[in-house]
Amino acid sequence: MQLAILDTDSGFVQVLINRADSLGWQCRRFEAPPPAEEFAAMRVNALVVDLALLGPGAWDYLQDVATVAPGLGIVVATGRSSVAQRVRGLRMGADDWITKPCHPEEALARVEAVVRRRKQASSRIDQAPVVAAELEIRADQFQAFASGRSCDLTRREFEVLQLLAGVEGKVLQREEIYQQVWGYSMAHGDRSVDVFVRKLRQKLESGSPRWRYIHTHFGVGYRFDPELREDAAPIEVSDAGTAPPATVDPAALLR
Amino acid sequence: MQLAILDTDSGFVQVLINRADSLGWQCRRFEAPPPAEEFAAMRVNALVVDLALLGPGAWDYLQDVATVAPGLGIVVATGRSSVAQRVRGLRMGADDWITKPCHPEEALARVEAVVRRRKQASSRIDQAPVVAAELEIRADQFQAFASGRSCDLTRREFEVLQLLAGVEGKVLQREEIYQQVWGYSMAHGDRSVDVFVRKLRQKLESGSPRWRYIHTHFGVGYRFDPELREDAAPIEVSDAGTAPPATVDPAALLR
DNA sequence: TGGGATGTGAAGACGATGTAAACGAGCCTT
DNA sequence: AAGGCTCGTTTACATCGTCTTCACATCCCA
Repeated sequence: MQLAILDTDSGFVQVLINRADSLGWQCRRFEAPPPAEEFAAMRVNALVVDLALLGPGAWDYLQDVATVAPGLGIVVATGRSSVAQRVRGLRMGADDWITKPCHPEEALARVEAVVRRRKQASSRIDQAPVVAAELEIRADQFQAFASGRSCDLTRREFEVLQLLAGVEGKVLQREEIYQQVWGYSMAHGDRSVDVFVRKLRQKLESGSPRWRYIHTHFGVGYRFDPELREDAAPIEVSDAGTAPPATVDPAALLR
Repeated sequence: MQLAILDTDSGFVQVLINRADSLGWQCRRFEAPPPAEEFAAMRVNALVVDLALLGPGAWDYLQDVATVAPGLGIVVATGRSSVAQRVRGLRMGADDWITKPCHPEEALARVEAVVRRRKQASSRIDQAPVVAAELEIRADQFQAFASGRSCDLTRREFEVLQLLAGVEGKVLQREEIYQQVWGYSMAHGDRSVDVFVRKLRQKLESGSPRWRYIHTHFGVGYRFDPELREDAAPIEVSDAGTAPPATVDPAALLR
């Protein structure tokens, strides 16, 4: 469990960190707001933030963080606050709102509830099937094997493959893939996902030429689904009384 | 948004329901705890519950519900409560804990936050495929299947179909369709919707010839409603290549 | 029967994707 | 510390599919 705390109230923060430490959580403390993207890059699970210290730009900042790091649990902790403020904060992307002073145990319990809620849903994604066609995906090795031979995937390549294979048959949008693997929102025009899919296809094909694993859904994203290639394998086939005009039927369902 | 409320505090409940109604949420009210499984069966998104009225078995009940309906957002609302109680409740599966009296707006904002976070990750997981006659519309694949075979719909085509099928039986005006799918207002004279309906009909018919799915309402718009074709072309005419535009007659029985 | 609405087909513009290569940051070896 | 490596990112260009638009045919309603 990784926790970020953005607050200048040293008393509150200290108590919180002590308690979190004893639970085995890792804490990172900020006294001034870092760029919103930083939370995403840090891979923390949750953020406890006192909006008061952010001043006038607090709402924008809150929204920024919630947008850039959609996987981040956000717990706002403030002194006095109005109902309208709390409603606004919760609508804007905060997952919980607590009022100081409060018992650190409760604060952490609420952080835990927020993170649990999120993990619960995403845990179903991570469970990858181990084998698909000639492919074997081994999470313990961060590697995929084609017919027993390693595909030499890099870490990112493996993560993309694991994600896609973990929801076999479902189309994942680039943005989803990026958020899951990279941990934060994709910048406009970023082609990283495409490039990694290409590398993946290349490596998978060289190890398992008879199968196609990753399919493109134009305008949407990619889908993992092992499919036997039917393409011209029999090259030297002499026509000699063969029935080559097999290419007629597909026209029926085409166009 | 479907909300269940388990509480006997009629004042609180009434205000909550009024506010929720005005947001367009559907509410279901309980004064006594139903079997935990019922919440799962009801397909509600969230449950607001006052533990006080559950008496001694409250904790067990809470845990039951959290276990049986893992997709349910649980917001506990009580009068006075101790830190230890709140911590226990949150650890046990509650997603949030609010103290009465509280502003209904805040209560609903918290419910919203809970459900939002939950949906975010699981949105694309539990989308039940929609089936209509020989058609199966799978949101997770951005694709429709006729008798198991993909119709090769493009993204826009799929979105139009999904929209129409989602309000099955209801006539949608072109302007409505355009705004929903394209996201902005249709320019005067734009025929895009018509063209897409045509492509859809074409692809659907080639995969499921015996059914008509999209009906035209002259001067109004389009309606999705699977209907068995009666013409059935009792023709012994061998199709001999592609059937010529024999699709003339069905127009007669249009509605 | 006429005029507007809708069906149908084709073609070009546009955006999305495939592909390859260059770049730079981090790491290991020397 | 310099050099060579791997990997991730970015850029550029080629290619391809899709969407829009237009023209014309056909149909419906007044």
